[in-house]
Amino acid sequence: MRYDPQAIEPRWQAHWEQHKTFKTPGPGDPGFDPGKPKFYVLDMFPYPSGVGLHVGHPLGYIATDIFARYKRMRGFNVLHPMGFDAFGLPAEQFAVEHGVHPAITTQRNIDNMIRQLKRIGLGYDWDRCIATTDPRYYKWTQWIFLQLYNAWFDPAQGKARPIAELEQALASGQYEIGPDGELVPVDPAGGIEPIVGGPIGTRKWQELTPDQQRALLDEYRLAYIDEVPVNWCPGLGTVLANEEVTAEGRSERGNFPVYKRPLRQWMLRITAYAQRLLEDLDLVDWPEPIKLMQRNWIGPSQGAQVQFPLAYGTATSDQEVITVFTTRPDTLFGATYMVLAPEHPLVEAITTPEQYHEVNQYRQQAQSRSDVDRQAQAKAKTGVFTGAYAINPVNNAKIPIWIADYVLMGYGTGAIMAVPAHDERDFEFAKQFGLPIKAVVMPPDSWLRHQSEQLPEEPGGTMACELETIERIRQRYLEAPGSFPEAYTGEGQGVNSANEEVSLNGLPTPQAKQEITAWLQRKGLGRGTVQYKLRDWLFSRQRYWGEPFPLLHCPGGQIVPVGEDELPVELPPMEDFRPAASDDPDAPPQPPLGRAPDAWKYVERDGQKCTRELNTMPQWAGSCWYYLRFCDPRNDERFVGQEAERYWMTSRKKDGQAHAGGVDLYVGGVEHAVLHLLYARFWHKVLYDLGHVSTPEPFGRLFNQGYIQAHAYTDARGVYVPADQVQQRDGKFYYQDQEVFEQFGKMGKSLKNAVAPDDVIAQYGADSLRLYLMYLGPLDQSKVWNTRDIVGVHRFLQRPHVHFIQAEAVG
RNA sequence: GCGGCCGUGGCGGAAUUGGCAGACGCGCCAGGUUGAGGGCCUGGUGGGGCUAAACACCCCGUGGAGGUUCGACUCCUCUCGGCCGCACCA
Repeated sequence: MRYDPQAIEPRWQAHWEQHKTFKTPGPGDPGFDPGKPKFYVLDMFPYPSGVGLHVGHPLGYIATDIFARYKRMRGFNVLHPMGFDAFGLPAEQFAVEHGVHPAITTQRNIDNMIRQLKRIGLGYDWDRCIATTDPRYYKWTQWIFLQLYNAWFDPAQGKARPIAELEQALASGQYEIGPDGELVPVDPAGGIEPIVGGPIGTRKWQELTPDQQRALLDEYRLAYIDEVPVNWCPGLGTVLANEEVTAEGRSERGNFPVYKRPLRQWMLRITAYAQRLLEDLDLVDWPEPIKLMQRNWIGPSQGAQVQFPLAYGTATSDQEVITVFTTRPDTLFGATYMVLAPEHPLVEAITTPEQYHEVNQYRQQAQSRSDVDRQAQAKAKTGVFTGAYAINPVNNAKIPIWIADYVLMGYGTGAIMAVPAHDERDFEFAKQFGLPIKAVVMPPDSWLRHQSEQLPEEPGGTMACELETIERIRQRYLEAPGSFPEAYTGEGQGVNSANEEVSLNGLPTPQAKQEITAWLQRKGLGRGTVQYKLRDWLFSRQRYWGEPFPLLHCPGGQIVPVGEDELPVELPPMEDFRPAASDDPDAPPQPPLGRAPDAWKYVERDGQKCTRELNTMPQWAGSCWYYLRFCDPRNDERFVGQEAERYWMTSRKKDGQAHAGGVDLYVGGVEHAVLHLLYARFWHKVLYDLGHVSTPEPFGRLFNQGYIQAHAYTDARGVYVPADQVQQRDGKFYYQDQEVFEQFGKMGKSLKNAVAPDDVIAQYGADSLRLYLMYLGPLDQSKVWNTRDIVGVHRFLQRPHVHFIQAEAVG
């Protein structure tokens, strides 16, 4: 009998639908069998786009579907859900373009994609379907935000704790407060390490005014407001994430200019978790390249913080030191000048009147330049002398302080000690501005020889070079390292590095680092630290189509969280939800919610008229915890029921040991290797610390499906031509003697609609699509899916305009 | 620039303690089969040499060059090419 997909597939799909064939019982549900082991297979849920699914979606979804079915047949109770990540700018933009409210277009898109997914015949439990835009869902996104807001990170315990516990500890005198708001434990035996240099003038909690107390607590919350440089796009009326800004410094959408500008924004203190996010990668079964990408993103560097006192005469009223971070404390004796980032807060205070004008001009120029510009001009070092001097603490040398934009405010302390002999950037800068270069590490002979060969010949003649002994080269290096073509940045033996108390001379670099760090620590001048590249997470957007913050701004600048019983804070219905666009880079951001009805915007609290927070959360928010909601998607009492969470999110490995992560298999594209996966891990760890979830990690095993790459050709009009009739000559491509152009890209970019799953299904049936995608390549070496037994799929490759050449698994 | 992944037939891809390279499949070729529309069955299929043809036999072959080894797709060094991530991170 012939297989007629048009007749057979809809019939069965209707049967599955009616009988809820794929319904998965959880704890407490009828039909739940507690004796069955559980298995949680999760897809990265899609964004409900107006064009529907592209072939990249079924590629991954079919793979997990097969795996879920396999596990089911092996006797597991398999959770295999699907939902929609539906907030975000594209939906808003789509809505603006079509003049329809995003809630309507989003729902329409979701319905369409559900139709397509059902048509493929995927075995999802549709009763568990969720959308991040559903108030019943984002009620709990807001609730989790409040958990973050009401928590602080206790470095002594290395975990988040309720902010009330900090308040209690302060009130009971466990901590006093340092000049910069740092917590100084009263009992030095336990708790937080005091700041470098020891406490100066600490205050007690009771000595603070209520406003100061509140401000202090706010500084420790995991969600806090800060003034940070952001990508401000007045043309779109919103701040943008770095990913939404093109290499040319314009917005990806609309191509408007983007400016770096400090704005008061909500931030999440992900940096507090840097170490744990790094260490716990060892607990999960993920592809090594992905772990590596996360490690690089977090970017730990071993080094030391060192304090440089300002030289006599330039000291300011309250600041006497500049703190720097360095990975090479062993080169401290070679620090011949310092550089501050142009935005560094100390610049204002230390700049001498003579230099003021020049410094100011440079700062303004640096501010107007975008990051991209700064990078584009990276080759040429620029900078200005402040007129001020600092003292190198190891040898009391008076060294000049400069500002330059090659020092970034966002990394370390925003200030560096410059060791031109042993750092490429400092070397270049010193040469450009004629600053002294002092060698304090002796490079190996091979390096010296190689470098001296590249030197211009001395007037003495060529023979001198050949006869030059290694001793002579060494001598020359000590006298004038600046005459060598490059800085020596490797390891070597310390030279020229001694004072009355400590000597690094003759020590190899690793020992020298230890020695000098210990000395600095003894003298209270510094200490060893680990510096991370990871920055705190910019969490607010000036958009309409996102989760509103559950916060009120009350008179006197006080921020009051909305009560849990008042959640969700629903988005107000609005006619005009467009962002406020402007041509003026200095125009203040005007979140669309600013135009919301007064009845929504203003809230009475304790007899005061308070204003709701008008920003919304970024698109990442909803996807940070959706895997938890799938365990118990209709619960209106908790973000996830405790029993359901424990059942689905606690995994056992084969050896019976508890697994670090609850989702047993998570499949999706590499494009989420860093941000989504890092953000979700961060939220999960906070929830873990606060006792709301049972595992330290959300995703035990991760698999990246890789990209489908499509190879197609178009003629000059952009019309596709048959790929198999294209000929290549002299690096160009021809079809019927007309030159054609190669279109090569990932699905999801230019070719994402070249093959719509709908078309394939309409023509050949869902069954074919599954075979077809499997034909493209196995996702894994697993025996569950392989290409061996698939027959007859080649027909699909004969589709006239596109020819897929590969789909490969990453890792 | 730094870091990572990867180069095997016309194609997708097999081949791990280093042991018959190209499993399995697609495509192609030959033959068979009343077989209606996503056909089915059998055989062949890396390149070259020898041969009228076949059997058999020989040589070469995993991007390139070298090395280790009785033996290398596999290990080492260098090199070329592709893909990905980061990028003035002190």
